[in-house]
Amino acid sequence: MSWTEERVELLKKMWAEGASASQIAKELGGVTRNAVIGKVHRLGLSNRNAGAPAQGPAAANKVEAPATEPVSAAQPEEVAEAAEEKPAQPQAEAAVSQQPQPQLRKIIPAGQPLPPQPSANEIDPEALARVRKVESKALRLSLMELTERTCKWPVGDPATDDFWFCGLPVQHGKPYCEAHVALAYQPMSARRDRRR
DNA sequence: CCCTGATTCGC
DNA sequence: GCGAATCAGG
Repeated sequence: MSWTEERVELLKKMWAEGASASQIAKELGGVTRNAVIGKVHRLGLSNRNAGAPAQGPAAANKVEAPATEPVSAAQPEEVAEAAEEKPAQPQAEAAVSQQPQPQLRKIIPAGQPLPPQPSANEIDPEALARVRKVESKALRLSLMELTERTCKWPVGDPATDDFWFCGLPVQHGKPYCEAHVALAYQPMSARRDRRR
């Protein structure tokens, strides 16, 4: 394979849209992610910032480097990435500390469709309890961090900052981890006769 | 282990 | 110019 104009165009487009090198390589076919990265550098667009908003609303930052001096260092800045994580994230394998799940957070009305989570009266109490435990071990990945083998079960309200995906290893071939597969693929027999 | 981009360097 | 190998990091 060679870098025809078409392929370069697709590369540019995808890269600008925030796709990873491996994703682009897969899409193009016939090249590895290394090839893509190499090309990206040769094209001189390793700086993905200028061009398209990769993610989030705060993407109006231009990285214009004046030949003079970066004196104006105190710009509006991106206040965004202040969304740190709890001091010490309990290692997955470590002792499972039973955290009471501090669901007490600033609640912002959705104003948009909620993720496809089964309504409370549709899942059996036992499974619900199981999910609680799983959620405590979840990797809490962001949309961008999901891959073909990370559980894509959404938790929380996408309109708030308390939204994440499970992220645990998926069940072979399924989009969810073992626990969430159990929830997502309930046999009719199990769902039957669950009064509301 | 899964993944990411960055760099090097023989081709 | 190309990209595998390697590096550095999450």
